[in-house]
Amino acid sequence: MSKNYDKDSVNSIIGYAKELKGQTLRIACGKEIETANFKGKGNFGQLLEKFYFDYEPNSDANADFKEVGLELKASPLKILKNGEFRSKERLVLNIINYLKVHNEEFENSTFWKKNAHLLLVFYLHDKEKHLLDYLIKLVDDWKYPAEDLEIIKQDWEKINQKIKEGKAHELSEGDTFYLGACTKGSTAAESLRDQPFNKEKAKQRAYSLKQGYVNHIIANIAREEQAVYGKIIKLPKELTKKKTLEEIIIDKFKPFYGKKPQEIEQHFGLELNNRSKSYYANLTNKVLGLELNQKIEEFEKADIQVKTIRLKENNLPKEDISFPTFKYTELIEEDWENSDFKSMFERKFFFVFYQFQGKDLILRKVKFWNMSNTDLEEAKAVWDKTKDIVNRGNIVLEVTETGKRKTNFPKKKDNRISHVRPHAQNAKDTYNLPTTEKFTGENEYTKHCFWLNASYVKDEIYEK
DNA sequence: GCATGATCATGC
DNA sequence: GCATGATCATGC
Repeated sequence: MSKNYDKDSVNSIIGYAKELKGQTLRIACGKEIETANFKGKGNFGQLLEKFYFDYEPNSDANADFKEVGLELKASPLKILKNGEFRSKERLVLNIINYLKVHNEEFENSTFWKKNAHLLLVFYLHDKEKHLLDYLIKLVDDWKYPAEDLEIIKQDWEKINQKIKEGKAHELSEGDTFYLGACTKGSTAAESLRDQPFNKEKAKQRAYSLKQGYVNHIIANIAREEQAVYGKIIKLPKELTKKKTLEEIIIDKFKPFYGKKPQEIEQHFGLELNNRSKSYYANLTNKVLGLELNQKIEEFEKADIQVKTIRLKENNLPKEDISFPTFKYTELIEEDWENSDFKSMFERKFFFVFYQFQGKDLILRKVKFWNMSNTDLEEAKAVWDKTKDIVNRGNIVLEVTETGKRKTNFPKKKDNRISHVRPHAQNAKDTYNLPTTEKFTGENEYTKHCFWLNASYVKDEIYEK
């Protein structure tokens, strides 16, 4: 089968791997695998490499996906009566080369080179079944959290120390916490190796993640998959007459007022990609005590819109605030009372204000806000006018020499609160019009949406 | 320096 | 393919 992933892209490899969830090797790999020769215990992983990822199993010092430093590991699960997953065994990593490893530092060790970033495929072991029919349950990548890594590093040093002391033959799994030195090889006699500082032979051993640590990884992956929602308030008693939900939430942010996003990130021991689209959402989640990819349960239930705003030094948001595009054909069918516009601005908002100080951004404050009824009435004029213009097929006022179209849609200056502007992939990204456009004769028009004026956000939300 | 129209980039 | 947050380009 041909590879359906890009070996130079971690995300592509992980994404492809995740397609395995809920499948078996027999289903995922097709007919080719049926004819393969397999024997022995480690075979699930080898078949996975060969028939799903389409590369020959290797035993070299590099990670399996060496271009991106990702090491593939398949490991069996057992299932408890309560339905939770546990690891069936430890996770065996690379063999300890007694003769070489005593010259290595952890940071440039063969262990770290190969195993810093794991791609884990957990399947449900079932002795009644053929291994091609094991169900793949959990797939994800794993990097050691900083605090775990320190312990693993100490474990690695401990193992190295024994080798340096000429005690490789005395190595034992109980020596260490997370990273063990487990025996590897069919029988003890066959797997004796030389060690550098003692004539006595030592059993061949491999680095391994202890079963308990693998369980920890499994719990993390499983939780991430199911915990779509996370609660801010975990116990009812956290809410009292003196402390409302709003106050509790704001108090969680207050310690970070005046702090840079990177400082907040550091405080939580995170390493986020700050170019990622979800960067600020991730920070917000973390401050609220939630996991990165969780939805905030209270916010979802209350239909609260989170808006992260970056203010310029004069308190004006850098950008106006966009909302979903409207369909022209639907807009003209709406009454004000049941309009998307009205329900959009009747919602509660949670604003997270960052502000530029020179090149740096700092968290200024957070604020719950909802539009007053009088402002909503004032903003209605924008909706009315937009609806009227679409109804009459009178969107375009003129087309300039350069091809730009001036529209009759409500401008920033026309209304204190809101205006209408394009929000599309490009000018050709359109919705159908209910009537032919008078000026251009078109039956469709570039997608537009209602925007909240930056000046309104400054005056009515930030500064009030 | 802002308003307006246009477009980009990321993630699902 | 599309929604969404973000940004760019031009003209006044």
